[in-house]
Amino acid sequence: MPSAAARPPGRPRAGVDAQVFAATLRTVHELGYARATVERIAAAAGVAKTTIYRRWPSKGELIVDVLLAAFGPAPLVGGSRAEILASVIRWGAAKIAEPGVGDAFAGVFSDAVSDPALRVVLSSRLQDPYRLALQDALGEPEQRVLFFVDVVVGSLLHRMGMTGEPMADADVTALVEMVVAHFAAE
Amino acid sequence: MPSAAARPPGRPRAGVDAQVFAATLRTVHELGYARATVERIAAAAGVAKTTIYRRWPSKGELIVDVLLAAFGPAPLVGGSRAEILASVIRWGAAKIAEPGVGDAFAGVFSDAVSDPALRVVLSSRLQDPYRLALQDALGEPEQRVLFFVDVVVGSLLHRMGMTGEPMADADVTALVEMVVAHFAAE
DNA sequence: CTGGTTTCGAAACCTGAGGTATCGAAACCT
DNA sequence: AGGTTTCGATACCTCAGGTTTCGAAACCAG
Repeated sequence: MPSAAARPPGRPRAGVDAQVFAATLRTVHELGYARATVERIAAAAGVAKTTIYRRWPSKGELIVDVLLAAFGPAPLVGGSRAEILASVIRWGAAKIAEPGVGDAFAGVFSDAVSDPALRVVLSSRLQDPYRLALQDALGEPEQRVLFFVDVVVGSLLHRMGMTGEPMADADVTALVEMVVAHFAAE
Repeated sequence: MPSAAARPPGRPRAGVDAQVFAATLRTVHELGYARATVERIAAAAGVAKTTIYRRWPSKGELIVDVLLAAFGPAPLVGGSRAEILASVIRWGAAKIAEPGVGDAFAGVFSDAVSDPALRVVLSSRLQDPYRLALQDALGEPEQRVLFFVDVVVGSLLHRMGMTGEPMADADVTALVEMVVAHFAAE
């Protein structure tokens, strides 16, 4: 008998995370971040609004989980440092270009501007895992990796927020060249 | 007698723009973007909310005017292209670090994510003048200057939004080196 | 000094979004 | 069959952006 994780009494929770994540991206993509209300997301997922708030304490934290599921682990394989840097930049650009992902990212980032608690969540749950993996893969100090993240994510989100469209391939290539030249230099 | 600009009849408008701009930056700095409501800004400026809305059609447009007044014209003097690039980056970083300016910038940018009309205002009234001046000063095509703006403003705002603090000098220097190496290269 | 025109401030109001509370019904275990 | 928890539905609260209303104030023309 497992003493650790005995099932608690009562009605078990329904496994609706995947549907909610998909409904969130769909709704954000169709209506934009602000008009993708929690109520509409719940309806799109076939779930009650209260069920959402029973699992996520705020819209911001829901979006963070959606982004974590959408991004998944960063691909940090590759031979040289330059190859690692280039692949992770292109991976981030491609993810942000997926329907709903860029809007959700820019939206939750926006909310964090006025919400210090959400800023902590964003920083610790979303940024830190990738930052630590990059520190490990590149052997760079925290400060340099944070600067790298500012440049890459900041540029991609600024383009997305300013134009409503993800950054075009040619500009992603320019971003890769510029950042690789700076970080992979000997 | 000037036939062009005869004063219109009725009570003339009070010149309150400067007070409203100052009150906006002060309130945004103290309370953050979201809690700096138009009502609070009006109160801080010693003016009625209706007076604000009689001059600016939305909070977003008010903030754009505040930013235009705070930034002023870009300093594009300097000998080499590298000097022009470096000085304009440091100027932008310093302005964004001024109390309230970075928060206001990040906040209005956030609102624009879900508001296409505001995005147009932001792009045409705030970004375009500086973009055109840069195209002229550097002799670069529009696409390259837009990429430059994405990188510089995006990085500065990402740091501000993620940490709540403006980018430190050491990182601004790294940004200058990276961007100058990319854009001033022969 | 009187009337016409416009802005001012104060207040009430509307809409929409995040988030909470209530409650009966459903699902699980013992 | 009874206890415990989650489910969906609904009503509700708070607060911010934005609008409307209206009397008072400021200007000009006659």
